[in-house]
Amino acid sequence: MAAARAEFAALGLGGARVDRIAERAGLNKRLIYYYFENKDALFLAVLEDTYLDIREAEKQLHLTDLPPADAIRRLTEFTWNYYLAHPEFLSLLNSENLHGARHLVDSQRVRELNSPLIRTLGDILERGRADGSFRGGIDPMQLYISIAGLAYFYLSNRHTLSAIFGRNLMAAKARSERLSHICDVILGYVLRD
Amino acid sequence: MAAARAEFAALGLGGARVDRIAERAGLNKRLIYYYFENKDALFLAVLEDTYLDIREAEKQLHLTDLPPADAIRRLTEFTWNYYLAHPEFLSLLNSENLHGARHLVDSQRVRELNSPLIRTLGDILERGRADGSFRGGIDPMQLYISIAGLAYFYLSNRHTLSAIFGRNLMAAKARSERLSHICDVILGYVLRD
Amino acid sequence: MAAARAEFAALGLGGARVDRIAERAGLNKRLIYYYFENKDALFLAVLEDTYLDIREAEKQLHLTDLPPADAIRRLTEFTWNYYLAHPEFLSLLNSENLHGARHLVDSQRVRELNSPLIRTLGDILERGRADGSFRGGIDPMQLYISIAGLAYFYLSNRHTLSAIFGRNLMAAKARSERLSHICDVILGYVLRD
Amino acid sequence: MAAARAEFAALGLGGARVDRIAERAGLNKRLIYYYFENKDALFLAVLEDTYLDIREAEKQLHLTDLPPADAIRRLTEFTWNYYLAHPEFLSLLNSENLHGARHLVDSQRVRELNSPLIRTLGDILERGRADGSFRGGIDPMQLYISIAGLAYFYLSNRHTLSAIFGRNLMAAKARSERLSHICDVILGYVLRD
DNA sequence: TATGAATGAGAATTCATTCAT
DNA sequence: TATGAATGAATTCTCATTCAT
Repeated sequence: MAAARAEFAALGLGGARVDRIAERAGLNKRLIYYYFENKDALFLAVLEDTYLDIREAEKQLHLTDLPPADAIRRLTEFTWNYYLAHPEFLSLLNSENLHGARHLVDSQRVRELNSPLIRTLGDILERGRADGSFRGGIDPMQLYISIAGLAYFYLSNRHTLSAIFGRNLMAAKARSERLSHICDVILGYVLRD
Repeated sequence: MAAARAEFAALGLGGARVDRIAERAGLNKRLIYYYFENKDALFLAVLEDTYLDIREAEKQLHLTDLPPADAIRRLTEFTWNYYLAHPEFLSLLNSENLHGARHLVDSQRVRELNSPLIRTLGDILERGRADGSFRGGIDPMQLYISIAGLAYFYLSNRHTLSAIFGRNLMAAKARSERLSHICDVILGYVLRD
Repeated sequence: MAAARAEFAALGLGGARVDRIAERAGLNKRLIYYYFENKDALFLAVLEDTYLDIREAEKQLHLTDLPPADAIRRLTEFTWNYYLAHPEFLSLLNSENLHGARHLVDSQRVRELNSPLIRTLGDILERGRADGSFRGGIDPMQLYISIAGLAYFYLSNRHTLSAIFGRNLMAAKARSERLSHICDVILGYVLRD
Repeated sequence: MAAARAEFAALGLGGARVDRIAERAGLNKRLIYYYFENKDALFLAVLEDTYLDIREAEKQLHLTDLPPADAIRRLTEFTWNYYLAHPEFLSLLNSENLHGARHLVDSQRVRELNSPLIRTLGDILERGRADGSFRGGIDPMQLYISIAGLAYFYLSNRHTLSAIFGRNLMAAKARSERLSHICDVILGYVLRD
């Protein structure tokens, strides 16, 4: 499974080779077909697994125990750091989107995995609004997509951005500047002036 | 060229078929090899073409003629609308990033295309800071990446996000909410309180 | 064994899948190899079984107790009805012939099974000739092959014949016409004018 | 095409190997897929070709120029000799029937090929009935199936029949006996007593 | 500029069969 | 008697690319 994840992340669904996955995993190729119906089924399994991991990690943040602004900052930093540490997550999502999410659409499991997060974020926003620190009327899903997007785009498109701007976006300094920028943007948005 | 762009956007570099591009274009496959060295060269040509289009469109915005806040809003709205109208731009970039931007790295043309934009944005920020409406110390590249990222992630990942959240993110109402959210985030950030 | 018979009949020796036979039989695939050396041995066992069934049924006809013409008619009708009720018999024979009867050649059992039938038929023909109702000089094997062939070809090739002639050869009316035709042909042949 | 016909005839649709067909034909395997969509399409092409051949040969018999009884005998002898000389015709038909004639069902061409034959046979029967030599009420399709069946079964099942009866059915003497038997059966049926 | 034919390397997937228990 | 896991060798089909004209 780890072998498949690495292969799919590095080369996409189409570019991944079942042969190579078997080799990476030290298995006979035939065995993959013994456990998974086909390449697509394996890809879905990898996707589900990947989502499980990040949602599991998010749970460990215990956001409900923190003051609202701290919770938002923590989630923002976590998202950035998780994407940074798990570039395969970004690649896999891109692949799945290229294919119109046709694998995920049939996956009940993934849908269930994601609802608690939005609920938690909604609670935080509500707490912030109640204590007067946050502006009102923020849609938690929009906010989540923004937190994710600010990190995702920078990291997922780091190759083209680096090529275009002629700067190495992955240098330590550049990375910390980006995180700091993202926090400024997000907190500047949620906090009441 | 349009045929190639559509094919690459829909299926990625690996999934695209030279046969199909020829068919879409009403040409003989052999002719493609007459004009382009190989599939990768064709892909690069498509990428350059695509970048040319968006940079050309950005030029038409005449951002330097607008007050700073208006300029930022206009760029933000333009970016959203352009991505919305040209989903193939997003797909192509994702493909190129999956391949570590190995095509663009060798392209002098694309690098040249992009520098003016950042310079323009820097000017706007400076004007805003000078007239006291903007906060200081904003890196134009960071800001550009944020403007792009807030739109890009939502649209590029619309399939997985829709699957995960069980909401149709592309409904007219959802789209206008997103744009309005993005403007709030970006302007909330650049404007001095 | 029934599972194997159905599978081989439906898909031929080459098209049959050991996996599927095991599944149909509710057994573990490995168990098939416990009882049979390999796929070919299983196929031979099925063939022998199948021949046993038809020869057993033929014995129940008690042809020796009937007047010659009645015996011939009875055998003819039986053959038609048996083939009609057991299409897998026809399929299996076709498969075996495609393979040059290489399985049956080694089977002593099957040869023994078939001699009594020809002997019985010979006796009937002799009785018919003796009482003046049958023409003389009929080879019982030739006659048996003709009785079988007139039914076999129609039923075994029903799909292509239906496609070619654009008629449904398996409708109740068509079937009874065929049987009646076959009896006319066979009895027209054996009976002295 | 000849290579494919030989391979399909010898091994059936499932047993045939595209590799081997290419090799037999001295072609690159890829080229087969250039001209035919897939193995099934190739098989259909072979089938159509094969039917074309026999129907073409039948036309050369000029049955309409002969007296009715001679025409029937000639068709009967021709059928036997054609099957004898073209065992691949029998094999291909058996294969197609194993697959429920799923290839032919979609073939307009083959249907058109076969109607003239039945019409010709109907004319002969009518002529015979009119001149008093033939019995009335004979369905030309039934008769054709009988003529074919008497030859087909003997030849197509020669391997199992030889194995079962322990006689070599393909010896010259056995063959001429069979043809003579078939003519007796068919003419005994059509001729008025 | 244009094309139909050709190809080698490799892709996913299948299959009968065996191992270990 | 019973089974889940494992495998090597094929098999159909695909693809970017090139040849010959």
